[in-house]
Amino acid sequence: MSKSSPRPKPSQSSKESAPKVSKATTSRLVLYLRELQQLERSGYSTVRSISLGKQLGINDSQVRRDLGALGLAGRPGVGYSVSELTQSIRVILGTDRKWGVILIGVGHLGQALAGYRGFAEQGFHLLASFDTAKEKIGTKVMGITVLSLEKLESTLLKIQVQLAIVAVPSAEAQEVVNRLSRAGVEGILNFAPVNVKLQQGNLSVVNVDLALELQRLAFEVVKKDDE
Amino acid sequence: MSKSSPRPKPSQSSKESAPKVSKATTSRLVLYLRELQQLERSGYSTVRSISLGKQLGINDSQVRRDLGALGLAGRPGVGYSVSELTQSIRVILGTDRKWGVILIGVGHLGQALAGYRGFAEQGFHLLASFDTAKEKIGTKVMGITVLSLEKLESTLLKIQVQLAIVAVPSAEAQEVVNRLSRAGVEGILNFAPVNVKLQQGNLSVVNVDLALELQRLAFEVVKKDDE
DNA sequence: ATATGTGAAAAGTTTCACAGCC
DNA sequence: GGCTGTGAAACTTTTCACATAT
Repeated sequence: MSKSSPRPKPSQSSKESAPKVSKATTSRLVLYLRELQQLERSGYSTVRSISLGKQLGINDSQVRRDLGALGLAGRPGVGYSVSELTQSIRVILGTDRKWGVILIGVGHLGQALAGYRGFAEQGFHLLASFDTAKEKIGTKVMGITVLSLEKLESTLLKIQVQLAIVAVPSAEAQEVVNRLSRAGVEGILNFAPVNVKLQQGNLSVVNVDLALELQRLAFEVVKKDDE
Repeated sequence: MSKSSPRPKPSQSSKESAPKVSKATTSRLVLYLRELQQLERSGYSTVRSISLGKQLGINDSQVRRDLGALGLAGRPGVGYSVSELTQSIRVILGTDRKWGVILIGVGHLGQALAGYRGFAEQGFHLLASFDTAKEKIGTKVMGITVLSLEKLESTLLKIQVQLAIVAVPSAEAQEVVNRLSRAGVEGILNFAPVNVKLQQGNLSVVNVDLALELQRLAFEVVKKDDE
């Protein structure tokens, strides 16, 4: 119940910090943060589990369990401190620090991602971009010079990068992921609509398949239609 | 066990077709389809639950349960017909038909989405695009003339549209969604990083928040780091 | 008075293990 | 032999309901 920095609860592992957050809670964590940042901007200083939940379509008990699992406490009769929650979740997610990001594939989607304001707002900084198309190499896209993909490994030796955004054609995605993996990149946000295989274990991948999301939407509509 | 078109199982509802597929199964449905389409292109005619599952990181029993819940049967000792499965899942998802789609917001992201090949490949056809910026109105983006957002309602009376892609700034998203809802659009793929509220019930929304995905990735990396 | 934190129950999901079919 | 279909067990997640804190 201490008010200071959030601690991972009593803890039972030998190593430091192992909060062991469930998958279900993890999937909601970023949603809480987005809502809390919105509340903070709107000037709220506290929030109750029931209103935070209502905003996200989550049961109030669920919200309290999730926050409890993260070691975040509220005050009975009052609610949770918005700023405390926001800061703590950012620490847990790792978005309190700055992340170096590179972009592979500067097609239409890649260019849009290079200019996406939301990334920088959350601490993600685009440090370099790569493509194989000769006519793009050397040009500036969103203020960043496009490098030849051949320079990938040598560039990664020079700059501090943890994450890569992959926006290349499906056929090239696996090879690009392999090279990023070997070069020591720790996380990949993959926009290529394929299931990339991971050789070793020290690499995380999050997939975003835009056509898949539109298919999910179509299915929702179809389900509603034959209610 | 019939070989013909897949049927929603015995069925207990009064109305036609109500397969009642679980949320968990639903979330995997599009992944099965993507993998099956890949297998089809590679020339496979049958697939076993264990290999389909391995490709997607899913237990083989899970795969059989999912397909069973959809009314899709395999052949013991052989496996599932790739083409039958592909076609049946497309029918279930509703992506066997053509969908009319409009785009609201022709910024960098909107332009990239307008030109995204994967949409048309799955039956989604962009019929019109809208923006409020005077300098964009009347220009062609990916072969489609950008219309004034004021023309939204009048245009929707003329063309057959079920889905809308919303790629406008956060501050404008709610108002755009309200207008789309009133105009009778059935589904919205929302790229604005806000939780839009739905007034009535006959509208589905799927959210894609790109910064959120990058935060999820950062969290995965952080979790691995303190293993 | 109001909202948290949490045991306990309920609901949902995954995995095991094996009978039955090809 | 090999693979599906599925009861039953194991596990996870959600919800209820209320004691406890401010």
